[in-house]
Amino acid sequence: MEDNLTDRKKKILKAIIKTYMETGEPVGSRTISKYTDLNVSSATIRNEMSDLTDLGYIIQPHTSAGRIPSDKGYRLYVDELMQEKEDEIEEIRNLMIEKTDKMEKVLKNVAKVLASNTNYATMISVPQYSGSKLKFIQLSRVNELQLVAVVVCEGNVIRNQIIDLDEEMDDETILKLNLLLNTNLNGLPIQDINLGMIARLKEQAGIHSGLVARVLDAVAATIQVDEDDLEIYTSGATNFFKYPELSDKQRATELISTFEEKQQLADLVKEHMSDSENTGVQVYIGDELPIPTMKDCSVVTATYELGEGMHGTIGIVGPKRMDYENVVNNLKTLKVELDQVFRKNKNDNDDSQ
Amino acid sequence: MEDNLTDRKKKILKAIIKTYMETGEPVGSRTISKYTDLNVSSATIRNEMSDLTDLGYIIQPHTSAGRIPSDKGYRLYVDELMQEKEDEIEEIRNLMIEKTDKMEKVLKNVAKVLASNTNYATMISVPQYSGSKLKFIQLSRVNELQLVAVVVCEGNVIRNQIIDLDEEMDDETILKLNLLLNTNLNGLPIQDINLGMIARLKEQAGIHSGLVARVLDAVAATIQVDEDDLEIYTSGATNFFKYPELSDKQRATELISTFEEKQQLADLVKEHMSDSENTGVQVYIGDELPIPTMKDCSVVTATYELGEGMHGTIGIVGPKRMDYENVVNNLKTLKVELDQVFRKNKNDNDDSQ
DNA sequence: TGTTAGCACTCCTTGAAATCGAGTGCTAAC
DNA sequence: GTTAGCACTCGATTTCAAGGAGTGCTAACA
Repeated sequence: MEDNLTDRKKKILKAIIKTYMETGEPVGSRTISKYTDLNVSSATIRNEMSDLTDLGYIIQPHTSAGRIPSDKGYRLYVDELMQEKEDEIEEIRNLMIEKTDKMEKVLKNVAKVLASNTNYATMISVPQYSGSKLKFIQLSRVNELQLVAVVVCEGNVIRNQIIDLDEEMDDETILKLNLLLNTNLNGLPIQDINLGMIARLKEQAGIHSGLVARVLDAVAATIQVDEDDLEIYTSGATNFFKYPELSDKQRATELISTFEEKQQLADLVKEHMSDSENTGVQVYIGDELPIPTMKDCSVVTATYELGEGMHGTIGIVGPKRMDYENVVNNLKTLKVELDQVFRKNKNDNDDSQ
Repeated sequence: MEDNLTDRKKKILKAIIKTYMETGEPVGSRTISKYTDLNVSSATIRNEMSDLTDLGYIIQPHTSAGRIPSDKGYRLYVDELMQEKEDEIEEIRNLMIEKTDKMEKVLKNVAKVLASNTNYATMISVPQYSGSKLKFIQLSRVNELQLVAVVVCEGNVIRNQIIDLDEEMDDETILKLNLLLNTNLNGLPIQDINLGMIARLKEQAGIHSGLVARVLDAVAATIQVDEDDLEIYTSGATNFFKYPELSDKQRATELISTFEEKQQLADLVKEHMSDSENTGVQVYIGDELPIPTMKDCSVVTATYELGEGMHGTIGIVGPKRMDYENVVNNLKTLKVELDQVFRKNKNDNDDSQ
């Protein structure tokens, strides 16, 4: 991309984008001429705007309308023109401080507060425990024909499952199995616990019966629980209605459906997580997004880290004319807050999910 | 309510409602005159419609429009005029048969299929275990300073929690506590396990240390996990857009927000569950609903039973002119299907939630 | 050479007026 | 009790003119 814009052109582009963010309507030369401190006439602005149009930074919806920023224009804005703004996100901080015991509730609340703060739709993914290691595993007898398998991973994520038996299993066998499982599996990253390893365990167990084999399979299933479909909480989907360019029936339906289904959001988050080694804040504008429904939107995402390899993603979805400065700053602050909260609560109660 | 309508009036009312269900627009006398097999002229219909208007069964939006059903009209339709229709809900049956391992997924799928079948918004509550009894409880050591408490209830619901310790707890104490907990609590309905009972346990334990007391409190918290906020899955919220009378920006925003927030839906479900001892299908029309946002909607709910005191609620939310016959029949069939599926899978894996 | 005023032109928006048409209520006849 | 006929109502749709914001171009100016 050539970036040989004069300072004045940049100033004008920035003014156009900021004005368009507020009004949502094409902005004309006269408005800019008054808005900026450039002290040039509207005619001069017109000439400059004509250039900017040719360069592809702004677009003219129709002959006699003002200009609106193009994706390229937004991109330049986000990459260069936007200035860091320190604003306080007191509300989120307060929300965090009030002791919320369940991660699920914290996440839902974060999404909610963020949505009402920004007036955009928000999403937050439940942190994944990539590379998390197995910490403790235990089989216990519930009654004659039922066992319960409990698996605790790093980050205190608990998974469990009831295992139904065809025939009774004696205490000694259960004890042996527990010993076997713990000595062999503890400390291993959960994704390393695969079928081959289970097969070896079965051999080691001596497979007195199909029963033991079946229990081991069930334990493996408990450990391997749906590693790849990650849960996402959303909020503020109806905020799309606040932006005329997104609120016609067609678009709104598609967008809100996307938010309701969540599958596509999950895909986006996955892509985001694998894409960027940098865990910073990322901005996707219009067609840069893999979701066609969102071609008229921008998405700002941030990865939050919880230590021990756990990390999740927060995202904000709004119109292209979203207030990037505010959103980016919100997310940056939030990243830090979330980090602290979870570190503090790290050893508190988690629920498996 | 007087119910001295002539047969012809009933037929006409029914015809008006059915036509209005399809079109969503006020229906005039001529339409009815052609639609029905009464072989009377539109003028006659007009006279009858005039009567029905006086009686409050139908409403005239403005002087020169056709008529639309009133809440009272719908109520009569649902209570008397609607005929049972046996239609196949093959899709749901298929969905059920394909082995879905997780209750969560089954429920989400049910909501989804139902929404796409009916073209209305749907909700389904995760079954509650009212009166469910404690089946098994166990404390295990994860490491020096962490225990995990596992509680299994009837219906194979598992709850668990990590308990952090200030100081190490020896194996013997853990063993004692397990014995104490199981002998005293097994078989008890979970809502009977209250603070008083825990206090008595503490006494029995002899309280060597504050440590034991704290662990017991944590166990109690694990058992008592948020009994009162029930989880709800929704689908098809964007279906509201399909009905012009609900799809103006104001109303759609409110309705979809209600579906996104879910709190009000949960309240409605709770009310429904406590209200009706009859576990059948129930219809709420317009102002009969406790949610003001939904005054232009109707809601059809059904309770599904899973045995052992577990039950949940399915609901369909649509315009007042919803196709009650189809919806009611869908729900009735679904009730049976759900029942069977869960009974079959009853001993399969459940997740705590 | 860059800036500015002026002007014709485009095209969307707004609002008023005209038209349309579905539906009604009433009356008179069957 | 039913029906045909007719005047009337009133929202919806269409049409048309006026208004206005904004542009591009040209010519003059510093």
